[in-house]
Amino acid sequence: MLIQLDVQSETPLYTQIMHHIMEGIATGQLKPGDPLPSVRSLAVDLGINFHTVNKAYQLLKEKGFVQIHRQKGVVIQPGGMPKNDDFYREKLQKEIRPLLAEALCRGMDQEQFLQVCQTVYQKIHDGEE
Amino acid sequence: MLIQLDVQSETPLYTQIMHHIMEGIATGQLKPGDPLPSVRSLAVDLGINFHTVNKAYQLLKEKGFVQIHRQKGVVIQPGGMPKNDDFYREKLQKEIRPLLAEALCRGMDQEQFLQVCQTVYQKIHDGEE
Amino acid sequence: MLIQLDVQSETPLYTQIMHHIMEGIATGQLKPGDPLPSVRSLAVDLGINFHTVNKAYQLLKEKGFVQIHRQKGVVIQPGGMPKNDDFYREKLQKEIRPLLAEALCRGMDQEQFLQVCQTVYQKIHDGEE
Amino acid sequence: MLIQLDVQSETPLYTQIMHHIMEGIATGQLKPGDPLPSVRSLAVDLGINFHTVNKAYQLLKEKGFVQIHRQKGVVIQPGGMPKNDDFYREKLQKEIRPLLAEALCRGMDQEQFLQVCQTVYQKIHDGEE
DNA sequence: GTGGTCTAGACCACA
DNA sequence: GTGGTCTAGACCACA
Repeated sequence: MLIQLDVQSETPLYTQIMHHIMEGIATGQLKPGDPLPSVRSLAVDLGINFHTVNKAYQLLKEKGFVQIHRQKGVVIQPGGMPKNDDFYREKLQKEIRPLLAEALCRGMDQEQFLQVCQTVYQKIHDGEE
Repeated sequence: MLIQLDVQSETPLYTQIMHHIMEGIATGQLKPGDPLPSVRSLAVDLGINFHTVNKAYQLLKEKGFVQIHRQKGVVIQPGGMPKNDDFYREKLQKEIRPLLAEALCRGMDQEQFLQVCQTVYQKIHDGEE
Repeated sequence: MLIQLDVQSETPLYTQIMHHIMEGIATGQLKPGDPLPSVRSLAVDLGINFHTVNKAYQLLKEKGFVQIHRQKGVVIQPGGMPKNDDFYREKLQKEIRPLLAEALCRGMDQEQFLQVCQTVYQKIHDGEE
Repeated sequence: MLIQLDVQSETPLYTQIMHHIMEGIATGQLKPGDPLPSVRSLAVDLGINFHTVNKAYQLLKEKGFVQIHRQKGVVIQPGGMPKNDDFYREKLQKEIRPLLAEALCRGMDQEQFLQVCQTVYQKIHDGEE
């Protein structure tokens, strides 16, 4: 698991960290029970403040993707990932909606948008930046 | 064109306004050359400050979706919307990527994700909230 | 003398009119004593409000480029154009300064900037848009 | 970097700030990666509102002359200034054109105009007001 | 401490 | 009546 941060980006650093870890889970690089680096060691590796890493881990915990143990550290949720329930799907739709709307404004049709999604799927699976 | 704002949302008000107008363009409710309400009148209608509406309009102008004329007001870009070029597609991919990654973490497969996109497409076209 | 207005432009319409008339004088198309169209007829030709044309003419008068007579209408200053004095040169320098500064930022050198000025000189003389 | 504002001027304050910073870049006083004062501290120094400074910085960002980082503040574009491309040169010509036209009306010839440009060049490099 | 968001309100230029 | 400029000030997110 190599985490690349883009300090230029509008996306907060802790969000970028979350995204990277979720991709690791999505691709199976990170499996249930796998340990994550400690807040401090990851902070050093990334050259950022440990509070920032901590925030990323706390949010992953809130979402149910990791467990945080005082002594043992942080591990990928061992028993079942959070579900893909109605509440989540509702949220996902709200996030996709403005992206799709802009694509349509720019002359994409539904088919082309789905193809972009498939391209992204490939990139995630190939671990391509 | 009815614009619904969610003051609770994390999404800035000006972004919400942008999204609504882009949906209007996407669905054809707003056509090239159509006038938008003046910054001040829309602000009154929405019960917000005119600077907030102005920021939304300025961003739409930067993106190329509207033209702003000092006296005549704001109109939907009359001559050709911004293109769906490589640069844009790159940006779109970066936006879709974390959404898809989380969906995969939660056990969705690619097919289900595409179905969510199609559902969103329907909602946009039906003008459903 | 054909006047082309760009309603999209940030430049006020009356300023654009002034610029066109000054170009006419610069190229000799408009000579001292030549009549300009009446405020109202020019406004009709350009499809704009006559107050806008009037403002352009008033400013040209203030600068000394035209004379306005109640009955006879507006004519290009018959007796000697305004001078190119220290006061004017000071103002010109202030206007050129930010243009040159930006050009330098973008990697132009002095020589290239002067060449752009010469290109513009050609365009004015060729009456090219 | 000393910034002098002219509150009397027609030129908006934020434009004046932009101009000063671009001159700083042009003369090499401000180099890629150099930090600029924070919006709030510069506002205090200049005795103006921080929104005005912020607008100047935002415009410089849009033009590609600076980068804005939410926490670290604002720095001169570290990797390569915006290019002096055809699009820019077109814009520059449009800006020079009315200045040159008026100069010609006032009896300057091309040579004299170029000399004024050279004088301005000297003033920029000497940091003269 | 940094920039971002939003409000409230004054005054101005343009047409 | 339209957008543009500028002020003053509150509260927030990020690090």
